Amino acid sequence: MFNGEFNNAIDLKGRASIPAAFRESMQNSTGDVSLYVTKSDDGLAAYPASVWQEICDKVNALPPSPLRTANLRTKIAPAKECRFDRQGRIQIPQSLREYAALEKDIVVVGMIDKIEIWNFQCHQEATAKSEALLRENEQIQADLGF
Amino acid sequence: MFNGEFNNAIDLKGRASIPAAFRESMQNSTGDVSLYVTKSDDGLAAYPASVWQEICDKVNALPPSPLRTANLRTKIAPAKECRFDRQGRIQIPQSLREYAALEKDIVVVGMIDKIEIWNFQCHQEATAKSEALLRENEQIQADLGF
DNA sequence: TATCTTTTTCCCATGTAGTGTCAAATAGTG
DNA sequence: CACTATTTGACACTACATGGGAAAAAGATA
Repeated sequence: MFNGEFNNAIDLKGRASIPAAFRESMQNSTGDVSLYVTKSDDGLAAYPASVWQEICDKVNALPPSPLRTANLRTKIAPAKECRFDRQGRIQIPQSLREYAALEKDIVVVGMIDKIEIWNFQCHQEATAKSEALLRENEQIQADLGF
Repeated sequence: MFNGEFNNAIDLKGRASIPAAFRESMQNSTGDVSLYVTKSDDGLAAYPASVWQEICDKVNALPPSPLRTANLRTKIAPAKECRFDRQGRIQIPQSLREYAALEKDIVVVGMIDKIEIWNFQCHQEATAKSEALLRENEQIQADLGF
């Protein structure tokens, strides 16, 4: 569904351009016209409406527990439905922009069934760390076929 | 019904801005024009009038017991009905403000059928703890679809 | 009860943030 | 190289959050 890495921008008012390819593939697969954006490890994650619905159902079905509460508090509650404007941008609310330190340069990454939105710098650092980890595990990488 | 996280303010007089989106969704669903605010684990919880009514009925229906008394004492008794002023704020009584240590920066969180009102700092700490818990359970998070 | 003080409520004013649209600029395609 | 699609910047306009002042209500003190 989603793949590719795009260096896009977010404007002064907090509108982030989402690659046309992503909008199209949503249109073609589920027909969703909005993304649910929420906090993720080191940035934001955006899910098509139908995918998000499934996640919510699963979290709701969890028995009352610290884990369920944690999911509600850090994932479900901060989530915001974002619709595309005519130029294919979504307005990302202030609280989420602050969380992910988004300003000006962002990276939008396709991750099969979800989209990641990163601060450009943070993405570079995370990528560098991942690359270092792979270098430490040459054998595994070879086994994987890389 | 309610979702999203908003970094708002409470002024010197104890007036807390409630996001317009929350007011609207109350208007659209039950038509309630006031919130019942009471103590909650780590802050305050606010319920639309109709939701609050149901809670009260259930607590009242409990057989006389320490649990019923505890609910009455810690949840029902401190509750205060708060109406919106023309700018969409509610006046939070001093006792509740003190309980939740509200001053200046607050976080208003939509939790489906209720609204949470936090001191900004407390919310950050609680969120950090929840995030740590989720990181310890990667497999479960993946199963949920995150 | 009368007076004073504090708290709450109402209303207006202001600055900031969000929304819709157009147009320029950039990147991608043949 | 020209053409098309996509992205981004700019602007005006609207909605929202928040601070202040004054009236009203509630509570305290004598």
